[in-house]
Amino acid sequence: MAITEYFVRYLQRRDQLSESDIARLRAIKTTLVGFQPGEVIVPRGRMASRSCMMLRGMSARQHHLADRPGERVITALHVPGDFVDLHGFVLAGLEHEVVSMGASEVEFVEHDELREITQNFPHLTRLLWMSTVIDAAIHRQWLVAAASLRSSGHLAHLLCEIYTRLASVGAAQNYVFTLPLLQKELADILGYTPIHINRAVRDLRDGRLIRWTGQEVRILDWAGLARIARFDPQYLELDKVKR
Amino acid sequence: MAITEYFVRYLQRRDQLSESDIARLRAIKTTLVGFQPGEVIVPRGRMASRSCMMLRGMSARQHHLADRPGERVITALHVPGDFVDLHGFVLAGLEHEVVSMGASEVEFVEHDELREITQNFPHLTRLLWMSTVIDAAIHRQWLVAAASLRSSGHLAHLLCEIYTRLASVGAAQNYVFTLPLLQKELADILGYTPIHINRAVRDLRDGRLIRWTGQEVRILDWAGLARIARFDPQYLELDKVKR
DNA sequence: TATGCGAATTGATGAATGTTAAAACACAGC
DNA sequence: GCTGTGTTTTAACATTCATCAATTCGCATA
Repeated sequence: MAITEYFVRYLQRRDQLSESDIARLRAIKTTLVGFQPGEVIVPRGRMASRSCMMLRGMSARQHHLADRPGERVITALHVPGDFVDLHGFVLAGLEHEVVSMGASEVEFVEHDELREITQNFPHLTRLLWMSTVIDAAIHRQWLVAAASLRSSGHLAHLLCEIYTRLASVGAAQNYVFTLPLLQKELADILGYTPIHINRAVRDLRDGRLIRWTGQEVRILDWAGLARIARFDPQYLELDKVKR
Repeated sequence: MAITEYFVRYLQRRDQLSESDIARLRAIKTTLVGFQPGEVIVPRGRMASRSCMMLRGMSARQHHLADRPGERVITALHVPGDFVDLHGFVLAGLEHEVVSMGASEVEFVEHDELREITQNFPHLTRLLWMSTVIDAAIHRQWLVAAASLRSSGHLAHLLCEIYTRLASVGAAQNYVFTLPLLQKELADILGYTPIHINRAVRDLRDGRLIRWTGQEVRILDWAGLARIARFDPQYLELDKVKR
């Protein structure tokens, strides 16, 4: 199969792609695989021979705590269009694992093909590189949020970011999106207990900022939510710039 | 000037460099600049035309909070051998700024030269890419620490990491190192108040884990410090692997 | 030696978050 | 319709961390 159009859109939001760049992207051969909730998509440890990008649903990077079996910390969420583990292409092995949040579909790309691209398509290479550096910028923003926001603002920041990322590739609109996460999983992402996540959700509801039924989140007051989250999408690099 | 040997060591710790790779690295032209404590090394916003690497001292990525002037969050620390803002090479502009922690010296490299490398040295390009991806792995580890450790363990984690990174390029040994940071600055890094940092420092001292006089930190009990920090250096990718 | 200033330290109190327990709710299978 | 299971929600209490205030320390310099 060919790569998902989501990833092409991800790049086109950020730079002008030449005809040959697009042709090379579309020529990438991929293998489509579906995953059940909680299934491991990329195992930790060993050096991989392929990387994957999200097609449908979400996935997360999860770290296990050596001395506290059963506990985990989630350090990243991935949505359609994300090239999830390009990291594995340049690292010796991941110190964490990528798991499916809810049911998901993923496309795998062989490293051999990526290596060929790094040898013959310097501009595309810089764009792949860019996508890993944007992931790092997202990590930094999560660090800022963790250090400077209280729980409801912190949760609001996550919701603003997820909606913005989904909308940027056309996977959400009108301030409504599907969030395939339990409160327990939000707790693992934001570093709180599930009980406290529940309090934060209630605060946002009581403030008429969101409506949240089942997996459907509806943002009622974007400006208000962004304000308490101190959300500024600049770090997502959504501007079309020559790179 | 030529690039610092620290950066060559940074790469050689992690991969075998060919003769031509090393020759190309050593041929990179750099401009050495010294900075006073707190001085801005890389401003935020505009697209830069050069990137820098640490030669002496430390620098930090600092984010300002829009609605709280004077406050900042630090999301990364850089030590000798770090290629600090390769990010700026593939991003449209930084959403934060890089400042000097204490006095420091930095070497600037023109982006034109990096671009030439990405066109003719694919292996070196992957290694540069790798260094930005290791920065991302460090961000993730900071997220794990923030989410799962209490203040003294969190501080211990930072000390373990800084020592390991300094020692890996030969800038520290025997569990002693210089930390050019005030407690106020540690507070901005770890997301606590300076008062709370002080209590965390006292806890580590009382536990006979460290001695800390002025800017000199001496780790008295590495195993104990690493245990409460849950520190495992795997994420720093210090193994020599074919990449 | 005396003075001043920024940093480190300590104390007291309040707010945010964690912990434990239990109740309410949703939904699948019987 | 009933039961069982997992998630969400609420409540009561404990711990961690923030805030405000003051004191001590280190060090430069008058």
